[in-house]
Amino acid sequence: MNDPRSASGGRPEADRRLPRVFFERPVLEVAPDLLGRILVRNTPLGPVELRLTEVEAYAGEQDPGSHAYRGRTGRNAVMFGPPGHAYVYFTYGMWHCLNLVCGPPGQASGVLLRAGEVVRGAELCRPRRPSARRDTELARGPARLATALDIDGSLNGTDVCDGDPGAALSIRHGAPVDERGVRTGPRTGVGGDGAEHPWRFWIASDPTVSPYRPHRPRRSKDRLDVPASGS
DNA sequence: CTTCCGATCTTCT
DNA sequence: GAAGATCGGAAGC
Repeated sequence: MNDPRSASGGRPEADRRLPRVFFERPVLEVAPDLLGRILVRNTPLGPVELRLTEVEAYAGEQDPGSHAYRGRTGRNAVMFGPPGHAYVYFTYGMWHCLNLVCGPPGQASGVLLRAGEVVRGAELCRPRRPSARRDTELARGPARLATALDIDGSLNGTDVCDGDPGAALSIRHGAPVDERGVRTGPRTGVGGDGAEHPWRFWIASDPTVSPYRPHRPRRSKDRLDVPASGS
């Protein structure tokens, strides 16, 4: 009765996909529960599998750090849709980042997937991440993760609970991390009123977790210090 | 190791 | 016009 395969049609528990109900819970439950799960990305060249080691929770319209804070826009529309879908956004003019929509429908909350360990398909990732000196750096950061897994805006809105075995994105059950192995802290790069919450979750002592970077407002471009004298 | 800063585009003021 | 859920290179310690 304790055979993990008995309830899943002969598949080991770890190979089962996370069902939509997994994502229908409050974001602060879903986020740490994603650690140790396997993100499966079926690229045109083959599958890449990533063991998630670092995530951040974004709690909808009440969260000053969230893209949903100022209500629905063209960019964040997917966050206001059903859970279990990918919200991919383009940032800093260069990069993409991947979130999973979760919580009850309409809450516009989501989990930013910040880092992971490539456990399959690293040979497909390396050419996309030439600056990575070691495989632990392939997906060590949210934009690096998206780059390594060939994730861009064309995947925005993708249903990660789709039953199709060839779906572009899905999440396998994997080996969830015991809460004693989870660390929490402030979210990377989030400033203002959203900075106080310890809504970043990572696996303790994992080399693929990204370095913490505190929020730093950019100096305005044309702010020149006026010389003390005119010549 | 750390700090600084440019690249480049979307969104909001 | 300014800031932003970032990154990589350069320079300093």
